[in-house]
Amino acid sequence: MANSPTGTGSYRGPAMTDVARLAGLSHQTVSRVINNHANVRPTTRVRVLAAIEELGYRRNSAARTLVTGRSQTLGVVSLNSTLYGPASTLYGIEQAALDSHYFITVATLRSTDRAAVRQAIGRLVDQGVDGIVVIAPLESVAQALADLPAGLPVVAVEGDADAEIDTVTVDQRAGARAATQHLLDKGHQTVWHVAGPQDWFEARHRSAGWQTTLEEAGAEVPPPLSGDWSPRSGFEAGRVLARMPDVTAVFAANDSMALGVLRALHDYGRDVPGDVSLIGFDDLPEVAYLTPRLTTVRQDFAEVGRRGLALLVEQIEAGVKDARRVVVGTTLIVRDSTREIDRPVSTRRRGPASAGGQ
Amino acid sequence: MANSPTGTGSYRGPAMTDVARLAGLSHQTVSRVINNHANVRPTTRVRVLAAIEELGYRRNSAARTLVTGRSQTLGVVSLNSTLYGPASTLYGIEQAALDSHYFITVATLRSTDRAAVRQAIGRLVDQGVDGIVVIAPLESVAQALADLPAGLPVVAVEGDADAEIDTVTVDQRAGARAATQHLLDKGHQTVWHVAGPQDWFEARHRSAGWQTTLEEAGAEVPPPLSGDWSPRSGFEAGRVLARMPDVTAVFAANDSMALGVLRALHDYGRDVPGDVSLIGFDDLPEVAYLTPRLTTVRQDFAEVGRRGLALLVEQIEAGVKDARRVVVGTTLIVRDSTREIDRPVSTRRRGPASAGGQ
DNA sequence: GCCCGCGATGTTAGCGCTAAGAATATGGCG
DNA sequence: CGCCATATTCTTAGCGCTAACATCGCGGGC
Repeated sequence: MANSPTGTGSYRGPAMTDVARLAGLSHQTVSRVINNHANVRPTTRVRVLAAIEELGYRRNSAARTLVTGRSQTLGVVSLNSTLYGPASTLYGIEQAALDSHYFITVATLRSTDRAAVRQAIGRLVDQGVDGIVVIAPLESVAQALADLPAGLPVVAVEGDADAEIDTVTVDQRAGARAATQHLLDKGHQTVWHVAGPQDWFEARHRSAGWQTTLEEAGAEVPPPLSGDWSPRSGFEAGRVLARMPDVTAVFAANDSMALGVLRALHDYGRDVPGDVSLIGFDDLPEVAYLTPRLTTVRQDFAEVGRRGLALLVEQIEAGVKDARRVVVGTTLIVRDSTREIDRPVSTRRRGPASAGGQ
Repeated sequence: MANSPTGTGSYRGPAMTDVARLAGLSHQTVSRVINNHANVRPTTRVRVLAAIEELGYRRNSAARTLVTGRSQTLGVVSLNSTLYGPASTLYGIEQAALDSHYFITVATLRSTDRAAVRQAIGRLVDQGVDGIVVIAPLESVAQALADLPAGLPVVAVEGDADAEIDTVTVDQRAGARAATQHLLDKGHQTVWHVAGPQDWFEARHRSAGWQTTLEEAGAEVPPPLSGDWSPRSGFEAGRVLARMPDVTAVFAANDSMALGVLRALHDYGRDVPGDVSLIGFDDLPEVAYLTPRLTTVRQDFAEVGRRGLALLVEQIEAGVKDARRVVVGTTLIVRDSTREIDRPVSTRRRGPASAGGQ
């Protein structure tokens, strides 16, 4: 046995030739067995397998990559894997990668500027990935996808559906419409909006969905308040809203901000849903247990990740490359934070100055 | 089937010899420049750099790995990167890896049994990682670390501090003690506990910290209720607690469960903190905006990840390997969900609590 | 001035693997 | 029994890089 652990990591295990020697064959035959090639006599296969087993042989992937030009590794560029969305998406990607026999290398962005994105992609390319999934929910990240190394399979996820590459997005607009319409259906004159940071596509699309729904219903479009996804920013926005007596319905662009809004409304003595109906977005596991249980729009991040990876693998293995788009839907989850407006007609009539009839 | 050498993937960029030819030098000199070796004339260096630039040359990492035996890639075995803890830890690991010029390959576990862990590690080893960080908060995952490929640098994180390998843990016991003591200091006779799943180290240690604190204070140790980290399980436990009038203080093993407990208490008309004081663990970004703002114990997951990676890199680069342990502390964050007990238990009456307010 | 010493560069040998084609067995048939 | 087709195995070339050693040129010590 040449198996002497040196201890300092620079130990190299048995190579294919070692297996071949033990089995009394050439290394090429060993390779054939490992790669399931045809034309290997059953008895030979068994001999090779036994030798592999005995030596504890494992194929050296660097050598394989060097000659095949394929690393079986995919890169993922992610903004900040702590947020619920990106983390869940990453999870979906990983699961799908496992099924497709690919490894996942993650490159987390330090900042969101174009240079940082290019650098991250560069790192991934240097490492030899076969393709990249970019979680690109930000304008700036998506823009950096304009100039990519030619011939590099790339899929953008949670990004802009207008890009020139394969894309998987969630139908934010439809989700926002459903949320807004839900509130309108409950008899609210209009719906106020706590928007997410507008350099995020999700935020923009949710805002747009909210606005068009209002417009189509002939409802007044109040000025949106701006947040940064954090509960704190929702709280700030909520403090403003709480002081405006004519606010009866609020659509927060995500659950975390909704939580902050809820808190602020409570602080000002405005009951949810008694005085104000509130709806969020995301369906964080926690919000079903808030008081009141939060009505929200669920989006399946993991599915986005899975679909994104599927697209990428297709690109790599079948050579498809034609800016396909996959859109994943949302589900309105109605809970206790939204309610029919049940106050006297006077409120309806008088509402905000110059409220248009519906 | 899909061997279209047209464009995708199979394109190979310029190699070192191409650069050398353009610069009128040998490939070895190019290698010297790239690896910052000494004894290269400045003018030569410039020439090489220019040639690299012109050709857009990028070093082939597979070839480099093949010859050096180092992939500059580290593996991370993670349970489920959707949970706040693991996700944050992963983030810390990634950030630290970036600083140390390593790549991170993630292997997410499908199930938590020993076989799955070994398989994940095997995959990582096959891929040629230089070392592995295992996020091992579960008994079963930690056990699988007993039989590792010899000579493979490994660090366990969020696991058992008794293992024979380098370990980074959070001082769960101290955190739980602080939480329990905080409640005791507020005058509560004893503290009830909603425990996490006991196959998690964190859960066990928190339970142990809670219990010993109670014992040392001479307080009664009520039977702990069991949860599974989810808000739902906290809710179930809360429903039990809510019906017991003598419960005045509850320590939930994490914030999500605390949220469920809070909800259940509310449903039964028990005010927090008026009737019951409640404390959680983790300090999720959201809980500072609950009503009431949740008192909790903060743990710095990202720091755990960073420290874990640092240990691993040391193992790899300096050959250290002696079961070191790093323990990261916790911080008690006192907010509004805990309060002095201000009424004798015996004379207290149940009822909808509208006395609290602010 | 000759050779030594040393800085700067070139040459050679693999790392472990796969792909191609060569070489050798095996078997059926005239 | 010889011959060819086919099945099976072996040999030969690299993939692109780094490490080790070889080579070259130049200035200084004597």
